Amino acid sequence: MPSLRDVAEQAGVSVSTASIALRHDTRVKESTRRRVLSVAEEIGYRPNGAARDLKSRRTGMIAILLHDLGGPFYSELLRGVSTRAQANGLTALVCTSALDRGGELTRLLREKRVDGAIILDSSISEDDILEVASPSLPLILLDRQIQHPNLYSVLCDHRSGAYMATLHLIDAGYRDIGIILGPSDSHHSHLREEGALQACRLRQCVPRPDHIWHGAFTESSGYQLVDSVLASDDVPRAIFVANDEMAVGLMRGLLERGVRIPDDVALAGFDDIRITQYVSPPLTTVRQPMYELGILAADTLMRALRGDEDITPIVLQTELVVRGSS
Amino acid sequence: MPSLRDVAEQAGVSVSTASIALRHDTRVKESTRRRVLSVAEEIGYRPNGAARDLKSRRTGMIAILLHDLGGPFYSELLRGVSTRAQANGLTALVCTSALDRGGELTRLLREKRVDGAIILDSSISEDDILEVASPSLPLILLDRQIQHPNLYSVLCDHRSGAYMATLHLIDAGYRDIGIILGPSDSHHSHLREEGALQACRLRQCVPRPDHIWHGAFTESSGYQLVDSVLASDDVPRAIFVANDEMAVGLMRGLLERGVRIPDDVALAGFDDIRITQYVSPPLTTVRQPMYELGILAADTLMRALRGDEDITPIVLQTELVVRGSS
DNA sequence: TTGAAAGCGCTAACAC
DNA sequence: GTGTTAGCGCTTTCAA
Repeated sequence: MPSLRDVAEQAGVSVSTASIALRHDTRVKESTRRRVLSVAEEIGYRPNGAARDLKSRRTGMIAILLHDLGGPFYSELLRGVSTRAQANGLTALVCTSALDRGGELTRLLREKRVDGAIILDSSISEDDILEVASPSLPLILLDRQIQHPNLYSVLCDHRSGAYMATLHLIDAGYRDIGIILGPSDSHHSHLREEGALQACRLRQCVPRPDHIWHGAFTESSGYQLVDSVLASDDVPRAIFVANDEMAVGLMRGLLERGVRIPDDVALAGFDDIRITQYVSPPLTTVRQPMYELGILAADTLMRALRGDEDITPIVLQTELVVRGSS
Repeated sequence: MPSLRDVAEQAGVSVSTASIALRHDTRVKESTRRRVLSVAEEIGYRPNGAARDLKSRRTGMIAILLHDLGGPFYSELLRGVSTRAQANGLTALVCTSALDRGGELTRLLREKRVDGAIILDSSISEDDILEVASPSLPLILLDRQIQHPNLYSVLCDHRSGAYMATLHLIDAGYRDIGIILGPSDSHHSHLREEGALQACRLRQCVPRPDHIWHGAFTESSGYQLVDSVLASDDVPRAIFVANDEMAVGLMRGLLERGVRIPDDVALAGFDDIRITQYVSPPLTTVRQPMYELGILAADTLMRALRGDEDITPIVLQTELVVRGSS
């Protein structure tokens, strides 16, 4: 693999001249520049990224750390981030941590193979994040907040989303509300619970304790909850389900048991994953503006990279999407 | 940011000793090693990836180039790749080229910031691929073949998948077959067309030329084709649609027009995207083994990285998934 | 068991 | 305009 030195030698110039010639610097004579360029082309010269990064102390790359790619609208998020990254001459990489426990943190962040990162993965511990954050490696946290000079947050208001969805159910005439939450250690589940309960309190129809269930945020866990839900002596007339995966599973289970939706039980979910539009009836849900989230996260990262001071946490609002299930 | 030199100085050893001590080499005295380690810990030393890569001429990272993340089962593919990458001590990165035209090719491949890559993106030109492939940068091409010593292929048999699906429609009693293809410059569309026609020829029911349509592989393009399909004086009794997105769009359109599926028109798609299970009726389709594809692609890359000779192209078979639409 | 020294490929300050 | 020089932070001979 030919190096800059090979180019310089064959073009009869010094390495430094070759270097600036290749970067279209105006300090070199046009004829020299052309000679260098043609030699480079001819011998198939490729600049070495590692050498460049080592010297320049930046890589031109940013990472997006996700738990897994299957999540809702990650492609939207990434589209937002990529758009802005590209506009700033950066390349955005995606890394999933579900399988590669710690590996991506070490290679990309600890060893600084990227200039910064956007993290949307609650399975990455606060300690790990605090350990890698530094002035030369700003991190944007999505849906989480940690106090640290080089940590910035972009948040989505899950609480108000759940609040809107639940209020919508109540105001549609269903006062008998049930709630299906995610794992009790899930931050998202907790926020969504708070929002839902807040709506119930406002309308004075707080659900019975045994009308609050916990699933695993998966479709099958929603499906399996059907028994518990229907076993109740007084089945709730409407259920706020803390994510769409479970809502879709629950819906399938209910329909199999002959329960009519929304006539017997109304349903609202959270996330607006794609299949909510295809199930029958289509699912009422809460949409997070993932593309905008990506844009804002990337813009915040760019500002941090530029050394911008006082970046305050940004909070994005969710949107209630009313469909046939409620 | 403290460097190895800082660690060495504070530990009272040379840089080289510090270097091998940190890598748990047995050549250093246990006490020295511990001293180095504790100093490193104390001053927050992080090895610099660029310097390491520059010296060692490898990065420990591989890239997966996708057109966009929205595609069917990319998360499955990635799971397969990640599993194997991790088992080999490598970190897998994903990069989408839809927005970052060329940027990722330059940063990651041209400048060799990864050791190798897996490419599933027909929008990347053959020239670009040929330009970056080299002995030190083996590339695994998914669903495409290019002759080059450092290019390896893992293929999925789209042709036989389309053949199976179409044969299934015909043998279910529908001899009046229609075919909806993707863009005419799409390689996948072309392969699927060949398979479908092969089945028709075998059963001697080749579709009329005006019963073959072209869409854009998107849901909306499938939806828009409803008019053309129903405008025919002799609407086909069964339609093989070259991808699920279009099939789902078409199905929606047909149902809106009161066409019953499969009673009036039977449907089969291709890809087995998630929503095929949720539409009514669920869509018959062809599944590609994306996880296995990822495993095989990664394994092939590992072999190429090891300098393994004679790696022959691998072909994976698809699977027909029969559901209610046929 | 440890250290000195060379160099990976590149950039940039400074000299000519 | 172009060349000289000095590293960036690390690994790796080779000596001691």
